[in-house]
Amino acid sequence: MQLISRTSEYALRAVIWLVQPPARSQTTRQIATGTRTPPDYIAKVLQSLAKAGLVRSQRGLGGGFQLAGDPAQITVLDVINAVDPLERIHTCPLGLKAHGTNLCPLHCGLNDTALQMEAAFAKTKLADLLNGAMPSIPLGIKLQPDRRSPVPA
Amino acid sequence: MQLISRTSEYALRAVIWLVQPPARSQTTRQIATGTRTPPDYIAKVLQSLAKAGLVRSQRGLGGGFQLAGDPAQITVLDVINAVDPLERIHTCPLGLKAHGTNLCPLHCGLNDTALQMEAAFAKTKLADLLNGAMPSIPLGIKLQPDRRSPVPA
DNA sequence: GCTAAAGCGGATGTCAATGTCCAGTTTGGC
DNA sequence: GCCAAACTGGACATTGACATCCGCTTTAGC
Repeated sequence: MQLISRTSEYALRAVIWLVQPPARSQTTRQIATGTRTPPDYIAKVLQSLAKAGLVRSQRGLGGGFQLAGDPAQITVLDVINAVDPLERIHTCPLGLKAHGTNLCPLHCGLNDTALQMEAAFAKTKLADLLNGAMPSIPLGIKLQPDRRSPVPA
Repeated sequence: MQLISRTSEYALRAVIWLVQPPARSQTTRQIATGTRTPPDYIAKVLQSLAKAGLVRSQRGLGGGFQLAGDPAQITVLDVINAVDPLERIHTCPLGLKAHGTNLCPLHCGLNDTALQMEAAFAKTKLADLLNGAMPSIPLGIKLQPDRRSPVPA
């Protein structure tokens, strides 16, 4: 069981990649290489992020993707919700009349846990994933914007 | 995105069903009907629970399943781990040498969240899902052990 | 010991998430 | 204006979780 879907994971890697300097427009291929994600799939994920307004896309020669907002504002939850929203439990999946609007203890508890998780994701801003509060370097480091410098294997 | 897999959900429903009085041996079919789970699938889930030692199975006429331990001891986490363990992140999925044993900030954070979730699940005992701390009745209520009394639709 | 009720386990089917492919559109540089 | 770089969107392929099927084994009751 995974905490988040692979799609969400890829989306997070992509936006973190875009947050890192130099904040130049990055092509799908650059992002795919830099984040080690399937190129043709990350393309789809980037579409979702663009539709959600988290990234801006630019077509044509010299185009690519850029973060659309402030890294200090955008949260991990924003990113996840853009590509694969985590579902809450609104009605008991058992469809019990007896439970009415309320949830049974089990699903009440599960829902609580989901809310906790959501809160944790909402608290973490993209910017938090950059600076030294954390032990290691975010992903790889993009060096020159044009120099092929994916990530040391 | 679901918090827990359907398999885990089914497993939880099953053990909760078994916790509820009367604590008589319940057949796969009784459990399936009572918890509204696919009969042939819950059978597999029950196998897993049995292998993990959470339930005892009895073959032959009059057989079925019973909870193997103390409802005040068994946790939601125990049940989940028996059928679909939630995975922790031990090494950065990017395979970055730069990160070594450490995780990058992203996966460090995700791992933290996973641990929180695990803690929440570990805190909840099966018995907690029964008594009145919660608003509504656990699942349905099993009335007579033999009387067909699944759950009011 | 025969029979029917019940769990056991392997083989197979289904479906949504993931991943790939390709033709179309936009756009900067010459 | 032409070309090549790049995103866009639809169609298709793959995979693993979920679900079903069926024959085998165990066991209580007669």
